Amino acid sequence: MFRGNHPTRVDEKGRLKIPSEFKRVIDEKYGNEFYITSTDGKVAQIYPFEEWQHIEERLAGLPSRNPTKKKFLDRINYYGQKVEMDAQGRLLMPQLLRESADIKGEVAVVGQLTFLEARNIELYRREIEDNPFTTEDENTLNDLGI
Amino acid sequence: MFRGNHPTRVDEKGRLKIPSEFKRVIDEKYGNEFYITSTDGKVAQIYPFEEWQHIEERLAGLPSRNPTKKKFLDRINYYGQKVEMDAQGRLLMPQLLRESADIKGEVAVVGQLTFLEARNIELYRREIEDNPFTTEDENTLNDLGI
DNA sequence: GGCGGAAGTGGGAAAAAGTGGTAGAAAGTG
DNA sequence: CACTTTCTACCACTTTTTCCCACTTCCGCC
Repeated sequence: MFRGNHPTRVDEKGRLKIPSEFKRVIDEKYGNEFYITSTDGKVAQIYPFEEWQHIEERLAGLPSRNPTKKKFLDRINYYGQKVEMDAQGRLLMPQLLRESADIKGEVAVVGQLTFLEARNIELYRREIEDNPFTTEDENTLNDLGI
Repeated sequence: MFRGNHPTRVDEKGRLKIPSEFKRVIDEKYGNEFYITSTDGKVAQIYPFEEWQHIEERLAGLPSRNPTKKKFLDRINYYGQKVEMDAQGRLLMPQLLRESADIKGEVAVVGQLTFLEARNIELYRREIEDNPFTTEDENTLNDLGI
Protein backbone atom coordinates (compact mmCIF):
# COMPACT_ATOMS: atom_id res chain seq x y z
CA MET A 1 0.00 0.00 0.00
CA PHE A 2 1.39 3.36 -1.04
CA ARG A 3 1.05 6.26 1.38
CA GLY A 4 2.32 9.79 1.84
CA ASN A 5 4.42 12.19 -0.16
CA HIS A 6 8.01 11.40 -0.99
CA PRO A 7 9.48 14.17 -3.13
CA THR A 8 12.01 13.13 -5.72
CA ARG A 9 13.71 14.46 -8.82
CA VAL A 10 13.30 13.97 -12.54
CA ASP A 11 16.61 14.35 -14.36
CA GLU A 12 16.99 16.14 -17.67
CA LYS A 13 16.47 12.86 -19.51
CA GLY A 14 12.98 12.65 -17.99
CA ARG A 15 13.77 9.81 -15.62
CA LEU A 16 11.83 9.82 -12.36
CA LYS A 17 13.57 8.17 -9.42
CA ILE A 18 11.09 6.12 -7.41
CA PRO A 19 11.51 7.00 -3.71
CA SER A 20 12.91 4.05 -1.80
CA GLU A 21 9.89 3.93 0.48
CA PHE A 22 7.72 3.05 -2.52
CA LYS A 23 10.44 0.98 -4.16
CA ARG A 24 10.35 -1.40 -1.21
CA VAL A 25 6.63 -2.03 -1.70
CA ILE A 26 7.10 -2.51 -5.43
CA ASP A 27 9.92 -5.03 -5.03
CA GLU A 28 7.77 -6.94 -2.60
CA LYS A 29 4.40 -6.96 -4.34
CA TYR A 30 4.84 -6.03 -7.97
CA GLY A 31 7.08 -6.48 -10.98
CA ASN A 32 9.05 -3.77 -12.75
CA GLU A 33 6.37 -2.94 -15.31
CA PHE A 34 4.14 0.10 -15.01
CA TYR A 35 1.41 1.88 -16.86
CA ILE A 36 1.73 5.64 -16.66
CA THR A 37 -1.16 7.85 -17.70
CA SER A 38 -3.42 10.73 -16.72
CA THR A 39 -7.03 11.80 -17.01
CA ASP A 40 -6.40 15.51 -16.84
CA GLY A 41 -2.84 15.99 -18.03
CA LYS A 42 -1.95 17.72 -14.78
CA VAL A 43 -1.21 14.74 -12.57
CA ALA A 44 0.67 11.68 -13.76
CA GLN A 45 -0.73 8.40 -12.49
CA ILE A 46 1.72 5.55 -12.12
CA TYR A 47 0.14 2.11 -11.88
CA PRO A 48 1.99 -1.12 -11.21
CA PHE A 49 0.97 -3.05 -14.31
CA GLU A 50 -0.94 -5.65 -12.28
CA GLU A 51 -3.12 -2.91 -10.80
CA TRP A 52 -3.72 -1.38 -14.20
CA GLN A 53 -4.93 -4.69 -15.52
CA HIS A 54 -7.65 -4.75 -12.87
CA ILE A 55 -8.88 -1.42 -14.16
CA GLU A 56 -8.81 -2.69 -17.73
CA GLU A 57 -10.85 -5.70 -16.74
CA ARG A 58 -13.47 -3.54 -15.09
CA LEU A 59 -13.54 -1.28 -18.14
CA ALA A 60 -14.05 -4.28 -20.41
CA GLY A 61 -17.19 -5.07 -18.47
CA LEU A 62 -18.82 -1.80 -19.49
CA PRO A 63 -20.86 -1.45 -22.69
CA SER A 64 -18.48 -0.31 -25.41
CA ARG A 65 -20.55 2.68 -26.50
CA ASN A 66 -20.88 4.16 -23.02
CA PRO A 67 -19.86 7.77 -23.77
CA THR A 68 -18.09 8.29 -20.45
CA LYS A 69 -16.06 5.17 -21.01
CA LYS A 70 -15.13 6.43 -24.45
CA LYS A 71 -14.06 9.79 -23.08
CA PHE A 72 -12.04 8.13 -20.34
CA LEU A 73 -10.34 5.77 -22.78
CA ASP A 74 -9.48 8.63 -25.11
CA ARG A 75 -7.60 10.43 -22.37
CA ILE A 76 -5.99 7.37 -20.86
CA ASN A 77 -4.71 6.34 -24.25
CA TYR A 78 -3.58 9.80 -25.21
CA TYR A 79 -1.25 10.18 -22.23
CA GLY A 80 -0.65 6.53 -21.46
CA GLN A 81 2.46 4.45 -21.96
CA LYS A 82 3.73 1.20 -20.63
CA VAL A 83 7.09 1.77 -18.97
CA GLU A 84 9.73 -0.41 -17.40
CA MET A 85 11.68 0.52 -14.31
CA ASP A 86 15.46 0.43 -14.81
CA ALA A 87 17.96 -1.24 -12.49
CA GLN A 88 18.33 2.01 -10.52
CA GLY A 89 14.60 2.24 -9.83
CA ARG A 90 13.85 5.01 -12.33
CA LEU A 91 10.92 5.44 -14.70
CA LEU A 92 11.17 7.23 -18.01
CA MET A 93 8.13 9.51 -17.93
CA PRO A 94 6.12 9.78 -21.18
CA GLN A 95 7.06 12.91 -23.12
CA LEU A 96 3.49 14.24 -23.43
CA LEU A 97 2.95 14.06 -19.69
CA ARG A 98 6.27 15.66 -18.89
CA GLU A 99 5.17 18.65 -20.89
CA SER A 100 1.52 18.95 -19.91
CA ALA A 101 2.02 18.25 -16.19
CA ASP A 102 5.39 20.00 -16.04
CA ILE A 103 7.02 16.87 -14.64
CA LYS A 104 10.63 17.96 -14.29
CA GLY A 105 13.03 18.92 -11.54
CA GLU A 106 11.43 18.60 -8.11
CA VAL A 107 8.39 16.33 -8.18
CA ALA A 108 6.00 15.13 -5.49
CA VAL A 109 5.30 11.39 -5.59
CA VAL A 110 2.15 10.69 -3.62
CA GLY A 111 0.90 7.27 -2.60
CA GLN A 112 -2.75 6.50 -3.42
CA LEU A 113 -2.76 3.03 -1.86
CA THR A 114 -2.77 1.01 -5.10
CA PHE A 115 -0.94 3.45 -7.36
CA LEU A 116 1.24 6.54 -7.30
CA GLU A 117 0.68 10.08 -8.48
CA ALA A 118 3.45 12.37 -9.65
CA ARG A 119 3.08 16.10 -9.98
CA ASN A 120 5.17 19.22 -10.10
CA ILE A 121 5.78 20.02 -6.44
CA GLU A 122 5.65 23.77 -6.89
CA LEU A 123 2.24 23.63 -8.60
CA TYR A 124 1.01 21.27 -5.90
CA ARG A 125 2.16 23.60 -3.12
CA ARG A 126 0.48 26.55 -4.79
CA GLU A 127 -2.79 24.68 -5.19
CA ILE A 128 -2.81 23.96 -1.46
CA GLU A 129 -1.92 27.50 -0.49
CA ASP A 130 -4.55 28.97 -2.78
CA ASN A 131 -7.28 26.78 -1.26
CA PRO A 132 -6.91 27.21 2.49
CA PHE A 133 -8.63 24.67 4.71
CA THR A 134 -11.35 26.66 6.47
CA THR A 135 -13.06 26.09 9.81
CA GLU A 136 -16.12 25.38 7.68
CA ASP A 137 -14.26 22.51 6.05
CA GLU A 138 -13.27 21.28 9.50
CA ASN A 139 -16.92 21.29 10.52
CA THR A 140 -17.94 19.42 7.38
CA LEU A 141 -15.40 16.72 8.17
CA ASN A 142 -16.66 16.56 11.73
CA ASP A 143 -20.21 16.10 10.47
CA LEU A 144 -18.97 13.31 8.22
CA GLY A 145 -17.48 11.62 11.26
CA ILE A 146 -13.77 12.16 10.64
CA MET B 1 -5.06 8.33 25.60
CA PHE B 2 -2.69 11.24 25.05
CA ARG B 3 -3.16 14.31 27.23
CA GLY B 4 -1.36 17.54 28.00
CA ASN B 5 1.66 19.35 26.68
CA HIS B 6 5.13 17.87 27.01
CA PRO B 7 7.73 20.08 25.38
CA THR B 8 10.64 18.34 23.72
CA ARG B 9 13.43 19.03 21.25
CA VAL B 10 14.05 18.30 17.60
CA ASP B 11 17.75 17.85 16.84
CA GLU B 12 19.45 19.23 13.75
CA LYS B 13 18.82 15.97 11.91
CA GLY B 14 15.08 16.55 12.32
CA ARG B 15 14.50 13.85 14.92
CA LEU B 16 11.75 14.54 17.43
CA LYS B 17 12.16 12.86 20.80
CA ILE B 18 8.81 11.53 22.02
CA PRO B 19 8.32 12.63 25.64
CA SER B 20 8.45 9.59 27.94
CA GLU B 21 4.93 10.29 29.17
CA PHE B 22 3.61 9.61 25.66
CA LYS B 23 6.19 6.93 24.99
CA ARG B 24 4.71 4.84 27.81
CA VAL B 25 1.25 4.95 26.21
CA ILE B 26 2.70 4.05 22.83
CA ASP B 27 4.66 1.08 24.14
CA GLU B 28 1.52 -0.16 25.84
CA LYS B 29 -1.10 0.33 23.14
CA TYR B 30 0.60 0.81 19.80
CA GLY B 31 3.47 -0.33 17.62
CA ASN B 32 6.39 1.79 16.48
CA GLU B 33 4.82 2.92 13.21
CA PHE B 34 3.29 6.35 12.75
CA TYR B 35 1.68 8.47 10.10
CA ILE B 36 2.68 12.11 10.31
CA THR B 37 0.77 14.74 8.40
CA SER B 38 -1.00 18.12 8.60
CA THR B 39 -4.05 19.87 7.21
CA ASP B 40 -2.63 23.36 7.40
CA GLY B 41 1.14 22.94 7.33
CA LYS B 42 1.42 24.75 10.66
CA VAL B 43 0.79 21.90 13.08
CA ALA B 44 2.21 18.42 12.62
CA GLN B 45 -0.20 15.64 13.48
CA ILE B 46 1.36 12.39 14.65
CA TYR B 47 -0.94 9.37 14.45
CA PRO B 48 -0.11 5.91 15.71
CA PHE B 49 -0.54 3.96 12.49
CA GLU B 50 -3.49 1.96 13.82
CA GLU B 51 -5.36 5.20 14.52
CA TRP B 52 -4.54 6.53 11.10
CA GLN B 53 -5.99 3.46 9.46
CA HIS B 54 -9.31 4.13 11.16
CA ILE B 55 -9.38 7.54 9.52
CA GLU B 56 -8.51 6.03 6.15
CA GLU B 57 -11.37 3.59 6.49
CA ARG B 58 -13.83 6.34 7.32
CA LEU B 59 -12.55 8.39 4.37
CA ALA B 60 -12.96 5.44 2.04
CA GLY B 61 -16.63 5.35 2.99
CA LEU B 62 -17.25 8.86 1.64
CA PRO B 63 -18.25 9.47 -1.98
CA SER B 64 -15.13 10.31 -3.96
CA ARG B 65 -16.63 13.48 -5.42
CA ASN B 66 -17.14 15.10 -2.03
CA PRO B 67 -15.16 18.35 -2.44
CA THR B 68 -14.16 18.58 1.21
CA LYS B 69 -12.80 15.07 1.05
CA LYS B 70 -10.71 15.96 -1.98
CA LYS B 71 -9.37 19.07 -0.31
CA PHE B 72 -8.55 17.11 2.81
CA LEU B 73 -6.83 14.32 0.89
CA ASP B 74 -4.72 16.74 -1.11
CA ARG B 75 -3.37 18.22 2.09
CA ILE B 76 -2.77 15.10 4.11
CA ASN B 77 -1.12 13.52 1.09
CA TYR B 78 1.09 16.53 0.51
CA TYR B 79 2.42 16.69 4.06
CA GLY B 80 2.05 13.04 4.99
CA GLN B 81 4.67 10.37 5.48
CA LYS B 82 4.79 7.05 7.23
CA VAL B 83 7.55 7.08 9.83
CA GLU B 84 9.10 4.55 12.18
CA MET B 85 10.24 5.33 15.69
CA ASP B 86 13.90 4.47 16.36
CA ALA B 87 15.24 2.56 19.36
CA GLN B 88 15.68 5.83 21.28
CA GLY B 89 12.03 6.81 20.84
CA ARG B 90 12.62 9.45 18.17
CA LEU B 91 10.66 10.24 15.01
CA LEU B 92 12.24 11.65 11.89
CA MET B 93 9.88 14.48 10.96
CA PRO B 94 9.05 14.83 7.24
CA GLN B 95 11.15 17.51 5.58
CA LEU B 96 8.19 19.46 4.15
CA LEU B 97 6.56 19.76 7.57
CA ARG B 98 9.78 20.75 9.29
CA GLU B 99 9.98 23.67 6.92
CA SER B 100 6.37 24.80 6.76
CA ALA B 101 5.60 24.37 10.49
CA ASP B 102 9.08 25.42 11.60
CA ILE B 103 9.50 22.17 13.55
CA LYS B 104 12.99 22.54 14.97
CA GLY B 105 14.62 23.26 18.31
CA GLU B 106 12.03 23.60 21.08
CA VAL B 107 8.72 21.96 20.15
CA ALA B 108 5.44 21.49 22.00
CA VAL B 109 3.99 17.99 21.82
CA VAL B 110 0.33 18.07 22.74
CA GLY B 111 -1.86 15.05 23.37
CA GLN B 112 -5.17 14.95 21.46
CA LEU B 113 -6.45 11.69 22.95
CA THR B 114 -5.88 9.43 19.93
CA PHE B 115 -2.97 11.29 18.36
CA LEU B 116 -0.28 13.87 19.05
CA GLU B 117 0.29 17.33 17.69
CA ALA B 118 3.72 18.91 17.37
CA ARG B 119 4.28 22.59 16.83
CA ASN B 120 6.90 25.24 17.20
CA ILE B 121 6.60 26.30 20.84
CA GLU B 122 7.25 29.95 20.19
CA LEU B 123 4.58 30.20 17.48
CA TYR B 124 2.18 28.33 19.77
CA ARG B 125 2.75 30.79 22.61
CA ARG B 126 2.21 33.74 20.30
CA GLU B 127 -1.02 32.31 18.89
CA ILE B 128 -2.42 31.93 22.39
CA GLU B 129 -1.44 35.42 23.40
CA ASP B 130 -2.85 36.95 20.22
CA ASN B 131 -6.17 35.08 20.51
CA PRO B 132 -7.39 35.51 24.08
CA PHE B 133 -10.31 33.37 25.20
CA THR B 134 -13.34 35.66 25.09
CA THR B 135 -16.60 35.61 27.02
CA GLU B 136 -18.20 34.79 23.70
CA ASP B 137 -16.09 31.64 23.56
CA GLU B 138 -17.22 30.86 27.11
CA ASN B 139 -20.82 31.14 26.02
CA THR B 140 -20.29 28.89 23.01
CA LEU B 141 -18.80 26.26 25.29
CA ASN B 142 -21.74 26.58 27.65
CA ASP B 143 -24.14 26.05 24.77
CA LEU B 144 -22.25 22.90 23.88
CA GLY B 145 -22.72 21.69 27.42
CA ILE B 146 -19.15 21.98 28.72
C1' DG C 1 24.14 14.77 49.40
C1' DG C 2 25.25 11.00 46.58
C1' DC C 3 24.01 7.04 44.04
C1' DG C 4 21.31 4.61 40.53
C1' DG C 5 18.30 4.49 36.87
C1' DA C 6 15.82 6.49 33.31
C1' DA C 7 15.48 9.93 29.88
C1' DG C 8 17.67 12.80 26.56
C1' DT C 9 21.45 14.02 23.21
C1' DG C 10 25.00 13.68 19.98
C1' DG C 11 27.98 11.65 16.76
C1' DG C 12 29.90 8.41 13.51
C1' DA C 13 30.29 4.44 10.46
C1' DA C 14 28.07 1.38 7.37
C1' DA C 15 24.64 0.85 4.16
C1' DA C 16 21.44 2.56 1.03
C1' DA C 17 19.87 5.88 -2.07
C1' DG C 18 20.66 9.12 -5.60
C1' DT C 19 23.12 10.97 -9.74
C1' DG C 20 25.49 11.36 -13.89
C1' DG C 21 27.88 9.51 -17.65
C1' DT C 22 28.90 6.37 -21.46
C1' DA C 23 28.56 2.84 -24.75
C1' DG C 24 25.73 0.27 -27.51
C1' DA C 25 21.40 -0.36 -29.85
C1' DA C 26 17.63 1.18 -32.34
C1' DA C 27 15.27 4.25 -35.01
C1' DG C 28 14.99 7.64 -38.42
C1' DT C 29 16.55 10.01 -42.67
C1' DG C 30 18.80 11.10 -46.94
C1' DC D 1 21.63 0.95 -47.88
C1' DA D 2 24.57 3.66 -45.10
C1' DC D 3 25.04 7.28 -42.07
C1' DT D 4 23.45 10.17 -38.33
C1' DT D 5 21.03 11.04 -34.30
C1' DT D 6 18.31 9.82 -30.57
C1' DC D 7 17.19 6.67 -27.07
C1' DT D 8 17.94 3.11 -23.71
C1' DA D 9 20.21 0.24 -20.53
C1' DC D 10 23.97 -0.42 -17.79
C1' DC D 11 27.79 0.86 -14.85
C1' DA D 12 30.36 3.41 -11.40
C1' DC D 13 30.76 7.02 -8.22
C1' DT D 14 29.08 10.39 -4.73
C1' DT D 15 26.06 11.83 -1.31
C1' DT D 16 22.70 11.15 2.07
C1' DT D 17 20.39 8.62 5.35
C1' DT D 18 19.73 5.44 8.81
C1' DC D 19 20.89 2.82 12.51
C1' DC D 20 23.48 1.99 16.46
C1' DC D 21 26.44 3.03 20.25
C1' DA D 22 28.00 5.76 23.94
C1' DC D 23 27.94 9.76 26.74
C1' DT D 24 25.53 13.26 29.53
C1' DT D 25 22.05 15.12 32.35
C1' DC D 26 18.21 15.05 35.20
C1' DC D 27 15.32 13.23 38.78
C1' DG D 28 13.98 10.40 42.54
C1' DC D 29 15.18 7.57 46.24
C1' DC D 30 18.06 5.98 49.72
